[in-house]
Amino acid sequence: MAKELTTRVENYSQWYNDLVIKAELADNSAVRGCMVIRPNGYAIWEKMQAQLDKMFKETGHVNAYFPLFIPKSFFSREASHVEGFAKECAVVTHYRLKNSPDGKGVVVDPEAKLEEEYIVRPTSETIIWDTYRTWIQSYRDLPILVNQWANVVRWEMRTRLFLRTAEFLWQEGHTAHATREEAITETEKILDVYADFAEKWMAIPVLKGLKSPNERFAGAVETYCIEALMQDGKALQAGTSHFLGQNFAKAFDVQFLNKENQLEYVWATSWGVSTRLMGALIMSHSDDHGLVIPPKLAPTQVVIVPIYKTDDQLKQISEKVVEIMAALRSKGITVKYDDRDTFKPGWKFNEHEFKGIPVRIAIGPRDLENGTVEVARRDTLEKSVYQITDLETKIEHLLESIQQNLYQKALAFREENTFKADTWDEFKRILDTTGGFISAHWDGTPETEQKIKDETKATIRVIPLNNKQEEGKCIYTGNPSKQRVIFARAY
RNA sequence: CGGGGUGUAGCGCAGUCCGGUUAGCGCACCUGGUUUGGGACCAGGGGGUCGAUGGUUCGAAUCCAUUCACCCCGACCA
Repeated sequence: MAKELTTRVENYSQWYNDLVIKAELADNSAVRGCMVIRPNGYAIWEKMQAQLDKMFKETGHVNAYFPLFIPKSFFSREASHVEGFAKECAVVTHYRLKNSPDGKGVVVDPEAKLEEEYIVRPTSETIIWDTYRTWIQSYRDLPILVNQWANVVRWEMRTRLFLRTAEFLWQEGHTAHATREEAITETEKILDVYADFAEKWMAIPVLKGLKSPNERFAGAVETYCIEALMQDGKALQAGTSHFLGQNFAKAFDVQFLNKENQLEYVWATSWGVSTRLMGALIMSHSDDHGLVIPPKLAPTQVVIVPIYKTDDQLKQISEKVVEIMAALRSKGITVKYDDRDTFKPGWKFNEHEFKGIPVRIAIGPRDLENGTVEVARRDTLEKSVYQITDLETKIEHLLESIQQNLYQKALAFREENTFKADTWDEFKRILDTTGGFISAHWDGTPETEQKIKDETKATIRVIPLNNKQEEGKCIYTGNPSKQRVIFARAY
């Protein structure tokens, strides 16, 4: 399998598309805008899921499952919510097919029209809050801390594998609280979980903060987010956590009796990350040689390639490899032995490099004599010879150091590509040259943000938490501003 | 949804303008042999309703119409 990969400088977006397909992470499907996630890609998603799920459970959440379909009328209950999603909803109108009168295939049976149409969930707030009404009577029923792993559908006009697909996989947390403070605390707690996951597991540094009103979730009082910077200088929203206030409780009449025996509306949050994280992972670390996957999320962390001329040599090497694998596994390292006889070592090297396996061990007759192996790390492409003694500890440390290095590299990149702009010319020049995050003053009005977007395609990605307050002048209008916010062009 | 581009073997392409034997090439695939520490070599071989549908024609990958998918740019959106 010859893998020709467009280079990043040549065409970043083509590089990404090529990589996703050639590394067999995902394919386009027969359904417009929907992808097939292939085993290589799904294995990474499963590792993300497992870790996130663990973190949700550790913070007191439980999993549940709500229906794929939502009665259409539910949607109109919360005004800004319907406004945000109406334009991208798939609608189910019938429940039956019948043989076509002309004998060719099947047609929708007009007799089987639904009384009330269903929409395919673009997110589940409405169906969940309709359900919560029946779960909640008293403050003793609170909080409810539920998460669901699900697919959702948003009928996007322009799609890209993982980054924006019509159907995607995600988790959505939906919590209900007795007080505003508790709900806000929950929203922020989840934001920390997301940021932690992004940095420690995906090795992607993220900015934590608030969205501007323009970028806020439809139906939220406040949207918190983590925002990452990709190698082409564009920002990617990697996760959002919403403080929903009492908007959905009011729309779905969810009230509880407090300790003083008074009825109050419930306070809500919702939060999610999706398969879009796969896109973030790919674009953050990978290079012109193919995928680079941080060890903590790599389905296979170590691959062993034997180098031999004769069957006898292979046999001797394999005996050694069995020992090495057992030792590595004792440290919890996932390892594969690539002893396929149908490919040459050089071919395998390239293949595993392309697929992003963090560490490759090569072992041949020379190594058997010397008690060594050749170890290559994917992040730097460096090769070195290791004594086989205590190899599992050395590899364990190597994996940790790769994980660290990827994070440090991404962090350094972000720092090199975060700029302060104090004039409009400077602002535009940065966008047109390097891209990246731009820290600039903004007068705080949605109108100004919109105008900046119209002229430059840049939006406010995040208003950092605990943002430094400083007097300044809006980059666009020159009106007084109290703080800098982060602008960028975004995915 | 608007503008542009591309659909020919698993992948990448030529052939289309100017219709005419059996539709080619590279990689991949299969068989045999030699090989194996960074994508091996030689020989032989298999694989195509030319995106789909309809039309023009004695004859269509090629001309016409419709349609579908994908890519790029815009609009929309998170």
